[in-house]
Amino acid sequence: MKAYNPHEIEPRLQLRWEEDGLYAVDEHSDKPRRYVLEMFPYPSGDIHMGHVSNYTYGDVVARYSRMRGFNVLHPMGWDAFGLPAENAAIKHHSHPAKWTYENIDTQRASFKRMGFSYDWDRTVVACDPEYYRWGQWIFLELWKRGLVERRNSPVNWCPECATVLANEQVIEGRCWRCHSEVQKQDLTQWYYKITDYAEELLADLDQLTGWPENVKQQQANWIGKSEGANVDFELLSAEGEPTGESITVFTTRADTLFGCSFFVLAPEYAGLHELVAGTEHEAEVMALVEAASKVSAVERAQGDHEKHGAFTGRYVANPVNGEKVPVWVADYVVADYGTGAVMAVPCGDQRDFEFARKYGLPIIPIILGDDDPLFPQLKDEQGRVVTEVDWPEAYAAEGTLVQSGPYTGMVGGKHSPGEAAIVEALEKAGKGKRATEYRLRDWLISRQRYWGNPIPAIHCPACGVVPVPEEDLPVRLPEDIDLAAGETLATHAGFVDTVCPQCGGPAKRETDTMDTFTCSSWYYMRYTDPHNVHAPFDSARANAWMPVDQYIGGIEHAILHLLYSRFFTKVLRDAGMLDFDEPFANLLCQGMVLDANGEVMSKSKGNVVSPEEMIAEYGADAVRAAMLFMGPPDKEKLWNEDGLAGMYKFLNRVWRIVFDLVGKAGDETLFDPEADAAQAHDLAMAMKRERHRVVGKVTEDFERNNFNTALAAIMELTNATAAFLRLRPAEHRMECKTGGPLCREVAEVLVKLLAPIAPHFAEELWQVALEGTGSVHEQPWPEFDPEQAKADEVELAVQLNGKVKAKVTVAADADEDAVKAAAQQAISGALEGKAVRKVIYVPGRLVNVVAG
RNA sequence: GCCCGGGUGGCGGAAUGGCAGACGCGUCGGUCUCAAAAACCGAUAUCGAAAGGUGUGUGAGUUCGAAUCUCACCCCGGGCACCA
Repeated sequence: MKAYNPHEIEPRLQLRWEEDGLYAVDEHSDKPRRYVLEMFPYPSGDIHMGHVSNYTYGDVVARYSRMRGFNVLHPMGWDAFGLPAENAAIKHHSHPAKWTYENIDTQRASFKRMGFSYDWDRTVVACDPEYYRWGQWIFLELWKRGLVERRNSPVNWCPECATVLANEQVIEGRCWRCHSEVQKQDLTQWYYKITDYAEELLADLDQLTGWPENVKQQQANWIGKSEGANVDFELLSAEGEPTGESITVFTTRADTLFGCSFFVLAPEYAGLHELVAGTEHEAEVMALVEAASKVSAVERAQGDHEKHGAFTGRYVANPVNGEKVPVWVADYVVADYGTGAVMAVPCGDQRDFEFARKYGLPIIPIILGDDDPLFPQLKDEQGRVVTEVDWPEAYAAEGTLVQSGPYTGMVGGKHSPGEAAIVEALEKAGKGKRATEYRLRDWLISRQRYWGNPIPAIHCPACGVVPVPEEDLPVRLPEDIDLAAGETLATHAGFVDTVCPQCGGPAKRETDTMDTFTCSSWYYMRYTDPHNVHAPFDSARANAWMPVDQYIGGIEHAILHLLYSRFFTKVLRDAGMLDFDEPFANLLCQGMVLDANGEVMSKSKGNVVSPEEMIAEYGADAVRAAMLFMGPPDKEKLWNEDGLAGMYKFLNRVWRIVFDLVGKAGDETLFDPEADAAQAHDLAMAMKRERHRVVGKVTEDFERNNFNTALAAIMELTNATAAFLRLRPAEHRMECKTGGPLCREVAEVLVKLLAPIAPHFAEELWQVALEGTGSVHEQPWPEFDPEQAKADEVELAVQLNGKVKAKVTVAADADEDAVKAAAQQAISGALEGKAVRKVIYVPGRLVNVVAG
């Protein structure tokens, strides 16, 4: 028997598999298809343990699926545009492409060294013009469909990255990439109108039964649907006379309109200056506007929310009772949600309450909880309105409406009868309308950076902004650019100067590039048809492969990438290119790989574990298996090398056992010359049962991505096999020597079960120990018979009043009465003097005798 | 504040109404060896000499039976957050 040597086996088999094209997809196969995909990596350098974990999960699913008879698409590519490449280029006076492609080469080599079964012929690289060309094509398609907009509005600007960011890329007021404080600026930028799909993006989460609940929850939160009403408040003149103009607010609590004691505009509210221009209030209001604009996003996100406001001197009329309501401006109103104006009801909203207290505005109680001490006083209309209450905070829950005219006594709250009644009345009076608002904002896709996909648009002094004609795609990034010298697309004359495709006059190219997330929003579609030169992909091919059957990636993309991809899928479906609604049928979000102390691995902490070093010591198969065994894939994993060493020992053990089972272990085999034949027979039978039980268990576990327990079950089969081999007497030893059927069968099962996990190890055993034909990775998955997993006899626990008191062994097919009698016999001592009231029998498990 | 996870030996974890701690790591003891390593065997929740207790964050409840279901509370992690 040769020794297990991963360092010799692994590179040799990797080369062989590649030469044989073992993982190339056959488009013409009539097998059922399965699309297994891991999120493509950013080529930031060499791979880290997080990559090892993510891509190992995917490889196990892909290899298992092939053995189950599927035609598997399992591709790999790179999300290759982005800022780190540009920064590296500036630092080293080179070009981002150089850094990017070098890193891609490094990562590709590492992936190959891990033995991942990709079809390398389908590789997609986002910065390749043959790919980004179609990203531009999709941009034009969205433009045609009215989903591209260029508009001026306050945007998030990262000074460090020198570019604007999408809403989703601002985390607690900071840039998602460099963590700098984000600034608000008014800029004209390009948007994808993802809000047009807000309702469907929310509603279709229900279809995603194969997604983790927390990811769906996060997306639902982010979309943030609120149902309420738009209510018009008529603006009064400075003298208090009706003007005929009105200001609309969005509210989910129209039921509280009688408690509206003031009205608030956001500092950025469009018509604000007009209202105060030339009045005594102008200075104070504009000072507040100025101060609000200086508050950074970080302060907004983390501050103590001290509210500031100023009175505008103007009033509006409350549409339900005509009351004159003062109009304030305050920094707690969000400008780009709803209408940028709110009606303030301090008794029912904590923010309004705090503001009212600070500025001495009235708090009118109009909704009370049933146990509120004010209740007896306010229960019936008293003819007077109480405005002085001594509450510690607002009452935001459901309650009974009081002091609310005809609605007094009704139940108020979100989606309450009171709310419905008031909205209905407002609609009849033409003063309000049902409305739905979403927290989701449009996707700002333009970036002021070089290393991205150029936006295919041209600015013509005569024709305005015009799309680049489809036949002129791609708009290529110029290669002769000196980023280190401060050159940008905007200063690159050869890029900027062009002619207008409409009038032929001189024009300028758009110099912004697209957010890198536009590249990752459709790459999985390109994999189905990666070499297409006429379209981003062929619809028939995409529809045949998609949706992705199993998608695997990090939880950090719960909102960004996954939401954008769902949006793209729906748009391209509406464009007639796809016939499904959702891109990813099943999603596995892997947990982070941390160090042994539960700390995030980072260069600054010096606790980074290098996959290369681990492979160099134990081989890729042991690294893969150790990662899988560490715990459930969606939980955090604490990497420790002892587990890896243990896995290496386990592989060595299986190696010897498999050779031994087929009689090739040589004379060093252990066996007991004095073993008892009957005992050896029992162990052989136990091994046979385990062979069936474990195949069943591993199959079930792989179907549910429970890789850790699958491996534990394989270890159990290994243990049963080792027990048999150790105690076998001479004749069983001969059975192995002559390739006896049971030993041979168990050896094959072990090798096949391990094939998805430790592919090189299994392949070498398949070919050398088992002398199998072809590759183990093309073998069918082992069958199992649940009947053969059953033992003749079972041991049952016997409980007295729920406590285990004894064990009995009975025939598996013994009848219930006999089992119950045997059980009572077994605990007769403890039963003494007690009356048996009830006996519960759970076949195969226990008997519980209830007595007292 | 709102929403979502989670709390089990020395450690990673298993068990989703039926014998808690599978499987592995670690530790201890043994075989082999001049010795060590490797390999192999055995032990390993806890109190107790044993019999027998106790034990899945805390407290209550449902049930013949609860880590698992229900309610309340404590703690840890994640997401969103002045979104009306």
